[in-house]
Amino acid sequence: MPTIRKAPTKSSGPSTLRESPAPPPSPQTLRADARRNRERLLAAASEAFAEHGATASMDDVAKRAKVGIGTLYRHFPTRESLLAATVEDGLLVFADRDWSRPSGSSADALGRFLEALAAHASTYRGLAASLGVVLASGTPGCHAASATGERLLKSAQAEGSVDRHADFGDVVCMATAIALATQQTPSDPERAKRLVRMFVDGLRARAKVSSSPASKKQRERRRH
Amino acid sequence: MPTIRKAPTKSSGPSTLRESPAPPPSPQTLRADARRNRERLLAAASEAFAEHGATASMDDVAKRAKVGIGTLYRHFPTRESLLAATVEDGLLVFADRDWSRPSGSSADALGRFLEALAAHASTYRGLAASLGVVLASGTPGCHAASATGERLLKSAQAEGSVDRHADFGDVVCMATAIALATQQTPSDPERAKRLVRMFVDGLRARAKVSSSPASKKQRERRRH
DNA sequence: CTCGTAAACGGAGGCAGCCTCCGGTTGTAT
DNA sequence: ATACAACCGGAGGCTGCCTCCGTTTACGAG
Repeated sequence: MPTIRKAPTKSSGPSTLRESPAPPPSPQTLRADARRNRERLLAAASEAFAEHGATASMDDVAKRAKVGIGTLYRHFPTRESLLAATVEDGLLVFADRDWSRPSGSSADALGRFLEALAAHASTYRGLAASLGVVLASGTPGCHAASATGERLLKSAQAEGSVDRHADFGDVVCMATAIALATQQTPSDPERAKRLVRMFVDGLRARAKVSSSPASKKQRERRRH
Repeated sequence: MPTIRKAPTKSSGPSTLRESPAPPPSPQTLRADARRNRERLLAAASEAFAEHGATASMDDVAKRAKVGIGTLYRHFPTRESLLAATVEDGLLVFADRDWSRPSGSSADALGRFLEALAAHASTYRGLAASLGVVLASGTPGCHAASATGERLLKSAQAEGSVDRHADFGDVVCMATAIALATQQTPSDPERAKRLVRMFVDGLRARAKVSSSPASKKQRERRRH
């Protein structure tokens, strides 16, 4: 039932131009009942997403949590924010893992990270499609994971084992791309690994090339 | 009452068990009015997809074509079939293009093909997400494009400039994935090209490695 | 030209999901 | 005990999907 979902289209009628779309839901200073409901919602969401993929019905999530739909939207104004909160814990342990190995280059570590990230993006069917938005949602877990990845990339580049022109955005792109691609054709579960390895090999190959004087066109591509 | 999903269940009394869900709409033996409507639908769809992306409302398409919604669904039972028909022509010219160059290896040709395919998958915003389904829809254009790609890959592999373990599925996966990922973060329009290039470099690198005796771990990754 | 028939049309209607809004409820500080 | 801000909950309005079936129309035979 691959019903494609639509963007949240703000129609018109600017009754009250909300300049702050919403005060950030909250940290930990919630009233007791609110915190309780938040927990239930997260648990319910986790269940629903696991069962129906990232497009599970919001109403269903609220129902599972035995909570009004209004409550859900107050805690998590968008589907993405709910997704982000759901994977937050996973991201945190993810960021804290030690990716280096006694033997092996930094490029290898980056490869392992990339592979794990792609796997992580497949936690729920359809998660990958939102991973970009999720990672940009600015939760501690997202920051931590990004920081870790960036560190790995930088160090591999410093070591010279990875192309200096790649930026972390490319890596994230690639991870989500691979996750996306493989979950579209789940026939071959090895494909993800194969693709990751090819990508990392590509990074390596360019690392060698980039020290030759031939490539000068690519210098100006530095921004972000 | 958690009746969540309703299948399209024939209500009751299975008078005629439809084994073929629907006879394939038709080739060119349509009644005059039918053919006319088909054309209008395609034009309308093209417009709507261009404007709203691949998730444009079906009702809107019908309305633009000045045709009942029922007519739309008779001609194109699913959104994907409509998408496929919409890009059909493009795929045909795509398949017929000459990808080789006087100078340059077959791997280069494959790279150009891949890049173009990724670009093609971005014809409409959101097209890439369905490209897998679309390519599997079996229209002449899809067959032609697949055949062309497969030929390029095979010949690059025969020439030894590309890893023999990659299959065409990998290539399609990567093209759609790159298109998908990059259109999620359209900040850097150069990213798609960079990623494609890295991927092709990866294919090349493995081509070299695969003949050395050092890699034994990669041997068993032979299937399909 | 006239019919008869199958092919094609079209849109009402039922359903699901999204999200807002606001009257009612409840935790908590004093 | 009281007050009030924070929070709850779900009805309701809206959009989009897709089926079903009565009506219209093309077109081949006579």
